[in-house]
Amino acid sequence: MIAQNEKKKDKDLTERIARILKLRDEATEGVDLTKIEHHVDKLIIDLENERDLSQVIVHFDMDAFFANVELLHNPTLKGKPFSVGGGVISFIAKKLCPELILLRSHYEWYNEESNKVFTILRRYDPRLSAAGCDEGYLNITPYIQKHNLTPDDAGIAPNMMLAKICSDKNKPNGQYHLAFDSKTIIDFMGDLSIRKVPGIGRVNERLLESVGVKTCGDVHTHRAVLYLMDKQFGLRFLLRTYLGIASNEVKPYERNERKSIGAERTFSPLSSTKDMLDKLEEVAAELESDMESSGWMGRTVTLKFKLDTFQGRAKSLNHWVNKKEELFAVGKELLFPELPISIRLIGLRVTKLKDLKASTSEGIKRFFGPAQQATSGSKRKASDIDEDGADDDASVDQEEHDNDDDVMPGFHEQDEADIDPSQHDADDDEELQIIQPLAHTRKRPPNSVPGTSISHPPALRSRSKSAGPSRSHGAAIAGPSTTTSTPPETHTCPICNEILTTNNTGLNEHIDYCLSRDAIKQAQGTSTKSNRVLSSGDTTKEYAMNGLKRLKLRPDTPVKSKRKG
DNA sequence: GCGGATCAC
DNA sequence: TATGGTGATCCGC
Repeated sequence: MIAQNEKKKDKDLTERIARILKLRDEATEGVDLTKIEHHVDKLIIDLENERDLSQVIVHFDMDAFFANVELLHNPTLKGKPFSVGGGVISFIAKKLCPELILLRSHYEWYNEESNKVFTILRRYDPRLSAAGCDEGYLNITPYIQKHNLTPDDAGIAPNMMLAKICSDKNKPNGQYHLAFDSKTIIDFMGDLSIRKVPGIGRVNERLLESVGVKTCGDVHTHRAVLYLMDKQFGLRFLLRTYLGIASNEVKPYERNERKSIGAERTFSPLSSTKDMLDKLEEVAAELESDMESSGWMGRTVTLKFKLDTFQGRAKSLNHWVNKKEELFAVGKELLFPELPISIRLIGLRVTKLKDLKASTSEGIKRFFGPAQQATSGSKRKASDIDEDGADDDASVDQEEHDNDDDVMPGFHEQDEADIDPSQHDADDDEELQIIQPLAHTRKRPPNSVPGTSISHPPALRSRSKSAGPSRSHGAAIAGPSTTTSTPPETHTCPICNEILTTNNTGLNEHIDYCLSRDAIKQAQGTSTKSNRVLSSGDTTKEYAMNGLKRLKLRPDTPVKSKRKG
């Protein structure tokens, strides 16, 4: 069933690629590509002239964030292998490491700690732009000016895209310094996989690959074709990528940028109307509470659901709502016509928002010139001249007491409670090292497993494939990263139960194999529905399949078109 | 403007 | 290589 979905998507993609290739052939037929290349080269010169190397942008990213927060709340976990959140990964990990402690997640905690860290980081740039609860961007140009530092002392890269790619390069816990120099940057981008570029996902990667573009450097090689297929690929975006040019405007998320608010739930497939309505009601209730606490109202309600097999669809109406009863009612209205269905996800989303907090008062959008001015200042009411120069930063919570519900994108359990430990400038003693705050507390838990025979197979072993880092929130395993190869021993593969005489490395290789697609397929075949030898069969299948398929297209997006409106 | 799809964290 | 939840954007009607 899931595989079917995969197959369909795969087929769609294949067709799409075929269309692209056909288009390409038609477009290039009898065309003088050299001429086009010259033309594109002129475009490149224009873009190059737009390059701005004047800003120093840092991208920060906290390692194994969820796991480290859990550690903070329960120090006895230190040194023990544990994972956060359920899922296939945890499931497999538990097999590999039976003493693995499975924790459930505590989003409120993560949000809380995240706020603390962000508050500290804002001392380096009050414009901090969060990209989730554990990462974000800072423009530290004013900071390093003030402290007479050069980009070399602290800098990462001249724009957000590069900063992110660089922070990815030496993770965890490392920085990569990219010289602020056009040629260096272009060389750097040259053999970087296009997939690393924010905005290029699996689908776009495939589509680009079909016309020969695998690295950012390939964009230049194939510029003529990309020019001819601008509509499909977005030439400008790709050229900027090739050049390593991107936005360097770091600014906090503002309420008025919000476009929608919603809630959804996933569950094991349901087909009874009552069950579905229960879920719908639950979602409606949650949405109401979210809209209430964050102060939004909307005109369009969209129902979203996902079938067993294929990805869901959505519909909408034109009402004006924010109350649970209305949400639920509209939801039902939208659901009924679809009825006999079986779903595994249901959700409601409201768009065309109206900001109930857009207080006429002072929504004040301040613009930060040469910064320095922490968010405080400006609003320091004229009324009382502060004599207490000392703690002149009630800033953080004072400011927009009601506006502080900005939540990190992708997060929703907001909470303010920013204790602001900053007291003063903070700059004094510490340099930028603290930019990896939590990394400190973690230092890789020493792995002194209680007397187990097998030293923990390093959490899901070597990334045998692309060193692709990839997030690992849900299942952050703060285990040891020991790779000590032990002398040959006997192990039982946790996946297939085969007995192996090998060391850790060999075991890991075997497990890799076990998880590989072919093995999965085989397992699938041997385990008939009624009688699954290992329940892992199903899950694992899904797991492996996902990695290998899927795709579609659509890059043109200008990395980030900030703009409100 | 809608519904579907892709992407990101 | 996951999963799940939230949100944005873009494309083709």
